[in-house]
Amino acid sequence: MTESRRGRPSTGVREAVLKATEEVLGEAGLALSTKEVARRAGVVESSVFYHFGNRLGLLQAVIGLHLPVFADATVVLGRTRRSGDLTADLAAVIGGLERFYLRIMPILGALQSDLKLRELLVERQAEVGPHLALKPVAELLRAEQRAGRVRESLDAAAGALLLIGAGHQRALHRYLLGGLAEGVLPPVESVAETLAPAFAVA
Amino acid sequence: MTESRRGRPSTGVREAVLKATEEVLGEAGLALSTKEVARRAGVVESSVFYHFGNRLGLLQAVIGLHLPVFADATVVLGRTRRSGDLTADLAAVIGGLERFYLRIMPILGALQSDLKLRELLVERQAEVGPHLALKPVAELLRAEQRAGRVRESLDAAAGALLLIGAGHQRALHRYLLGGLAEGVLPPVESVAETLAPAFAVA
DNA sequence: GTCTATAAGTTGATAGAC
DNA sequence: GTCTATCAACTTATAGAC
Repeated sequence: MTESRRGRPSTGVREAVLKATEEVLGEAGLALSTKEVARRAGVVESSVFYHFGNRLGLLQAVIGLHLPVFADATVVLGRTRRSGDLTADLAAVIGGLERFYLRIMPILGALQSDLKLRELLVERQAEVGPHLALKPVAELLRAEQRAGRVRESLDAAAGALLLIGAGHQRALHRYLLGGLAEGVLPPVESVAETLAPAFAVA
Repeated sequence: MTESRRGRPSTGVREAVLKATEEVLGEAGLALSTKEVARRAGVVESSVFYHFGNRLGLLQAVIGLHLPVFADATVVLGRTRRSGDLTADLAAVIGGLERFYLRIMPILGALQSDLKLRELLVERQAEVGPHLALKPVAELLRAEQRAGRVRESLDAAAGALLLIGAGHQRALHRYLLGGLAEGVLPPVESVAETLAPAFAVA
């Protein structure tokens, strides 16, 4: 719909390949092969090389697709309307972060598992990277502080780390353990309730 | 030193292979190959197969070497003497967890990046797995509660998740960004100070 | 832009000598 | 237990036709 009419019309191969890559990345991790990706995308392997140059280029492309989103936790968080009840609001934020991290878990895993990919991340760390999520969450907290719903003396960055840590931790264990995680993990509500006194106005 | 004199004397190949595997795992992640491992261990490739059967067996062996340690966060935490100052103690615990997670990051990354490895984890989840770290930390909190240094009403499991989440989060970003992380991450002390009101006795 | 064909190398794994 | 030798399958990547 938003496609330009100029240039060669896209045949959707690029998109299909990217989608397939994400799929495979979620299953095989970095054991991902261009052949398998091509097979899933219903495309011939050389098309992958045509579009992305080489295997690392393909990996970069999928990661690049997601990394900006890392910085956009506000998309998730901003939409959630504050109820005024601190515990409920904290639970909503943690829950939002949890869903966000669950979605990008394969990409995060790949980043963790490959030296070359990590080097790439360090190179471009100003623009992209999971650490950028810290900023919008801290910003959200500062807004709440201005509204008088969170204590003035709170270190917004540290508060953000705690919220992100909790959300990510829950996401990680759910990703690793699947359905079994529910039996081991404390529920979001408990975590929010536990954290609330640290955020509450004196 | 602790070797038994019975049976064939170990020639250290097994140990060398395991060590090399960890090394490679930290760099290449799951792109780890038996050939490369053998080369680093200074051993012939077929020895790897002799000892571990196949590639997955090798991966299992290194992971199995570390997973029990996941449950043993107390080794780190128990050694740290409580100062009586809640913020300082929380900082020590988070710092300990951070160092622990930094050490096992490659293994955690591998776990995250491979479907087969995750299935294995689910299978053996009662004995091994990162979620087991939750228990000793919660236990530590309960001990502090009994000693009257942490509020009675605190949900120990939720508190543990927050501490672990904070430590893991800091470790993850340091692992991904290297030295650059210091500029982005709030220091442990700030995090501990922020979290303290949630743990303090009324 | 997508295809076929193929090069050149690496992979996990086994058999059998010592 | 460790070695040499070897295998088929698979890997990334390229050239060139359409």
